[in-house]
Amino acid sequence: MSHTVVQDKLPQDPAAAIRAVVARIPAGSVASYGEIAQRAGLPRRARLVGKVLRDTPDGVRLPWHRVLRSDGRIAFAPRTAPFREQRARLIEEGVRVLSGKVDLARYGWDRNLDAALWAPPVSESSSKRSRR
DNA sequence: CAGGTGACCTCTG
DNA sequence: GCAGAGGCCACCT
Repeated sequence: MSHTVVQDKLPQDPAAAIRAVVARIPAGSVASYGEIAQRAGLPRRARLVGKVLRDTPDGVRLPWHRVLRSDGRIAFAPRTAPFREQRARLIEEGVRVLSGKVDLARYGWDRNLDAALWAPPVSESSSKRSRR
């Protein structure tokens, strides 16, 4: 045994990076495939995200259900088993799913960050809401 | 090694 | 809102 250079592991496991990002999606929030790819340092590789999730065997705890298409729709075809499972999991987390679609403006991961930054004094300029 | 595939994305009409 | 078209890129046949 003297020929191997032992460079088995890739310096940047794309799959590992993707799974790491997916694992960080906060419960009750969602993110798009493209967003995951970007956060994993793999711009334009949204399809790879899909493949990684697909290849991820059952038993591996990973919040794959928090990953949606860029428009907030569940990637699976409606009425299929995986579609229903994803929808159920989301609803279980308090995420509203209407017609297989999630409101990204409300549940998006980015949105969460934004919300944190907004850190609003919560006061409506317009007295639309009759406070008090 | 060429062509097909896909848990995608974006732009047009 | 729906339908097409092109682009994208790692994998699989």
